[in-house]
Amino acid sequence: MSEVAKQLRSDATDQGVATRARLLEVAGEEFARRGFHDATVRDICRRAGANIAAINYHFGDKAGLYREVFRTAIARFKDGGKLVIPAEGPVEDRIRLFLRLFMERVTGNNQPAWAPTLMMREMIEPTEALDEVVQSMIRPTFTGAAGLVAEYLGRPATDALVLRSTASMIAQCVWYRHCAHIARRLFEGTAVQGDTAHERADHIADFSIAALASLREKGGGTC
Amino acid sequence: MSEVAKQLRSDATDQGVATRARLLEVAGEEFARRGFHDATVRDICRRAGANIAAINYHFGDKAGLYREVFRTAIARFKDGGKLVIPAEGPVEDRIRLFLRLFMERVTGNNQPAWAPTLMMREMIEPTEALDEVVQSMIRPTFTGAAGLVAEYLGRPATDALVLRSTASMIAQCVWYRHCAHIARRLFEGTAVQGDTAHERADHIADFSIAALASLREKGGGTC
DNA sequence: ATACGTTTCAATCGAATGTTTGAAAATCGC
DNA sequence: GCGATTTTCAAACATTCGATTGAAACGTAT
Repeated sequence: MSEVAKQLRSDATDQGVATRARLLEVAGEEFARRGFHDATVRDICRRAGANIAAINYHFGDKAGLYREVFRTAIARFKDGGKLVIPAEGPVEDRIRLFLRLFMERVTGNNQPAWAPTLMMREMIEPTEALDEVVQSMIRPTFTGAAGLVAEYLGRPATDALVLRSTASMIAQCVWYRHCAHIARRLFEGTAVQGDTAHERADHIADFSIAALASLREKGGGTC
Repeated sequence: MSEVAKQLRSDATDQGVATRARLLEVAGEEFARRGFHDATVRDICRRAGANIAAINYHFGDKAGLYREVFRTAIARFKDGGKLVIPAEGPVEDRIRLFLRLFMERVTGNNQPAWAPTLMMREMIEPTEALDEVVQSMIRPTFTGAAGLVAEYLGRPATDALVLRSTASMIAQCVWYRHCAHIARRLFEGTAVQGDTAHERADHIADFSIAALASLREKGGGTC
């Protein structure tokens, strides 16, 4: 049984609930590391200190376990995962703050750490879980960022330029996660090799705010 | 046997070579669609019109087939996949041209179509193949783009600002591929729903060139 | 203490997978 | 045309996986 599993087992007083929680935690790691089909119920149960039949008992089958892993991650996110951006202050500062927080969420040591990897797998072959994740986690974040961009550009949040620019900002952040293995190889031995998430977020803020400032001046039309 | 397989079979005069080529093509599609472990040698051979033992005969085992799929894709790329950017003309125009070509390569109907998806799987769990891909395909492209950015900013190609800005440009393009399923859901019913790769590349060019222009003015130091 | 519902356990099943085998077929060199 | 080599084929093998089973262990309420 893993360390996490041990702690969870000792924490939980009611058994059954404890086994269920341990299975969910370990399953999240295994699904992220091996993928749905390559992750085996045997490994998950062994690492969780549970019997092979535990998955069938608690979740019906392997697919049910996978679904529940996403559900609990979403629920955990809904409780305390929102990026809170103050409603006042210069828009540039708020955009910069958003990028720092978002970068931290995407590339930092979040809880659970396996969530981003599992998301990448969903992007290759989406399941029903992706719709729920987009609805509950991604769309609110994107809409929040688009609100800042819209305010800065003086355009409605549904404007094409606003949406595209928001996507450009988000894209720069998630690249360091999605292409992390490539970035590491590309930047090996360069000046940006040891960049922290904070430094990267600041560059993205410099880059993006400069772009937005120029787009605001050029594109004359406001709402 | 699939249509592609039939065409390849009719094209090839030497047998053995034909089966090998069909296996490689079908294997690329299957590995991209299902992943290495979920793709079965039975499906690959059936779709390629080959016997189950063909993979063992031609590639030793399933892993050997996977390795060879990447090798041939790299070889195909080396022949005619380079992005040719003219050495003269305004740097802005060349950056815009690069982004259009790169966007086309990343999100367009390339040959083979399964290559980008296979790359995404490599980014989640890299194999030895990724090193070769970075060395042969990604690094040259990145270096070419960094050269343009360096020229525009008047800084050396190893400069931190140049590298980060190049990554920012690349990131905006690949986002539309890596997060395609998310982008589709986010943009459903918006003004950018039916955007073409060309329009997206143009926005990224507007966005990035504006950012670079501002960064060039602010950061005074040149080489 | 006893009966009942819940949870865990070892053992096993059927299906699917990668791989191997030895013979048949096809192709090439002469 | 004939022998040697290459390639294909059907069949089977060993392994691994997810799922199931029925009994045992556990906790709880009466």
